[in-house]
Amino acid sequence: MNQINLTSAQIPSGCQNCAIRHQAVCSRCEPDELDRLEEIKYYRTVEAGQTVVWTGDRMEFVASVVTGIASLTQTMEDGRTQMVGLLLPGDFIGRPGRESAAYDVVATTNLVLCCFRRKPFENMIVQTPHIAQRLLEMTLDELDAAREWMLVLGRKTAREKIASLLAIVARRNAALTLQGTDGELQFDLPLTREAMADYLGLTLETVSRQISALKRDEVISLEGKRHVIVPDYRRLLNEAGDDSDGGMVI
Amino acid sequence: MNQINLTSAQIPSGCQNCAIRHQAVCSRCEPDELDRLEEIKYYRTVEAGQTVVWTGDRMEFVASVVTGIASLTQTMEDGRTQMVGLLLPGDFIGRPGRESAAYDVVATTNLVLCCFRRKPFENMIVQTPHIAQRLLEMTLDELDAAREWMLVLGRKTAREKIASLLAIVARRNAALTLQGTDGELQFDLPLTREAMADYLGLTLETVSRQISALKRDEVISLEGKRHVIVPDYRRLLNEAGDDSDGGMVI
DNA sequence: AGGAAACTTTGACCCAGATCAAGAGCGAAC
DNA sequence: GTTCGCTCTTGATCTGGGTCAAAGTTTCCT
Repeated sequence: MNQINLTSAQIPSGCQNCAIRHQAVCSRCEPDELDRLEEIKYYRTVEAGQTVVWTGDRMEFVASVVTGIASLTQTMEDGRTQMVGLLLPGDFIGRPGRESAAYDVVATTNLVLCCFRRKPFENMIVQTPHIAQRLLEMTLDELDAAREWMLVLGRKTAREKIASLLAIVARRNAALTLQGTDGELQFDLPLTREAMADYLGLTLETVSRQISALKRDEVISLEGKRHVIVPDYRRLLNEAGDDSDGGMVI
Repeated sequence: MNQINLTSAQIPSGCQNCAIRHQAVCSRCEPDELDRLEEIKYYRTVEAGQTVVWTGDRMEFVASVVTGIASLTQTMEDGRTQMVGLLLPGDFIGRPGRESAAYDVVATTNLVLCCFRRKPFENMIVQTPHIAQRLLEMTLDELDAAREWMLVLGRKTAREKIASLLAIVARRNAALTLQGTDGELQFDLPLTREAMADYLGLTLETVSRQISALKRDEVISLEGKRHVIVPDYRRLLNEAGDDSDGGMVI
C-alpha cells in the first residue's frame, strides 16, 4: 500500500481532473465542506501491471484517477477475461454503498490515485447533496459508455472494433492535450495488444492483424509499436462504423 | 400518446415495484413531498412492439416500468442492432439532466409506465436529496448489469450466452413470483428469438439452434415455444459459465 | 374454417476470427 | 556484448457461428 503524501507543489497538474475535487466540490462546496473532503483524502501510487483491487476485496476507499490509466476487468474461472471499463484521468473508482469490489482494478500504466476513505465519503454524500448529484451524472455517463461498448462487442467486426477503440483513445487524448489541428491527431496507445484484445473481445493475434491492415490501408500509421498517427479522424470514425461524430463517451 | 388516468383501484399491483414511488419516496419522503410527486405523475400504456422513444427524441418524461417488459436498443446505419438493456417491472427509464434519448426504447410486451414529467422531476431531485441517492444506487446497479453483460457479449460462446439469458430471466421472474421450490423453476420467455439474438449479439438461427441443443441435453424443457421449465437452476448457471450463483443483476 | 403473416426450426455451406506455431524486435540484467 | 523475457507480427489451419434457403408452427384476421 503505497500511501504517500504529496506537497501541494507535487500534486500532479492532472489532479485538476480529479472529478470529485474539481467538478463536484470546488465549484459548489462551502469552504468547510472542502476542508472536510481534504481531511479524508490521500494520494496513492501504483506501478504499471499491479492490481489495485481484486474482485471481492473489501473496498476501504473510493478514488479518482489523477494520472495514468487503470482498467476494470472480469475473469471467468477458465481464464477468459473481459475488460469492462477503461479509466482515464478524471474517472472514478469504487462505489459508495458497496462493501466489496465487483471487478479487478488493474493499473495499465503507472498510476496516481486520489483516494477518499469510504465511510466518511459516504457520510459526505448524505450531508452534501450536490456530490450525490455529481456522482449520478458521472455514473450515467459511464452507463452510456458501457452501453455504447455493448454495441461494439455484440455487433461490430474486428476491424470496426479496433477502429472504435482507437477513436475513443484519440478523442480522450485530444480532449486532454488539445492539439487537434485539421483532423490529424496522434497519441501513445496506453494498452498492450493483449489488453486491447481483452477490451474488444478478440485475441491478441487478431488485434495485431487488424492494426496491420489499418496501417496498410493508411487509416493510421505507427511510430514504433505504440505511437499512433491518425491522418484523418473522420475516416477513422467511418471505419469504426460510427454514424455520428459525437456519441461515444468513455 | 396513450396518457391515461387510472383510478387507484385500477393501478396495477405491480406498481408496488415502481422504484421511485415505492423505494425512494414512500419509505423516506415527507407527506408533502409525496403530494408533489403525485402531481407530476401520470400513467401511460404502450402496446407490444411499439417504440416508446426514438433515439434523439426530446425526452419530456422519466418513467418507471409498472408491468411488462421494455428494451433499450441501439442500431447502426446498416441495420445491425444491439439491445443494451432489458427493463423489467421496477426498472427506470430516462435520465435526469439529459434532453434527448440516447437509445430507442421499445415495448417488448404490452407495457404500463409510471411517468413523471421531467423538468419538475429534476427539480425534485435537487430539493429532496434522497431521491438522487436512490437514483444513484439504481444507476450503479444498472452499470454493474451492463458490465456483466459485456463479459457475456465479449467472451461467452453461443450456448453460454443463451444459458446466461435464461438464468437472468429465471432469476428476475423467481424474484417476482417466489415459486422456486427445490431448484426447479419455470417461466414465460418474454422475448422472441430475434429479440434474444439482438440481446446476445447472435443471429436468430443460432439462438434457435442453441435452445434446441439445451433442450436435447435436458438443461431445459419447453412447453410451446415460450414457456421454459428449468429442472435444475444450478445446472443452468453452470452452462452459463457462471462461477457464483449470485452476481448477475439485470 | 381458411389463409396470411409472423415466428420458429432445421439443413447446407461458408467465412471471420480463433488456435497453433514460429520468429522478429527490443529492452533490461548480467 | 549476450542472454532472457516480453511484446508484437505473420503464417497455416480449423471451427463456431453467420448466411442463405426451405419448410413447419402458431396466431390472428376475415
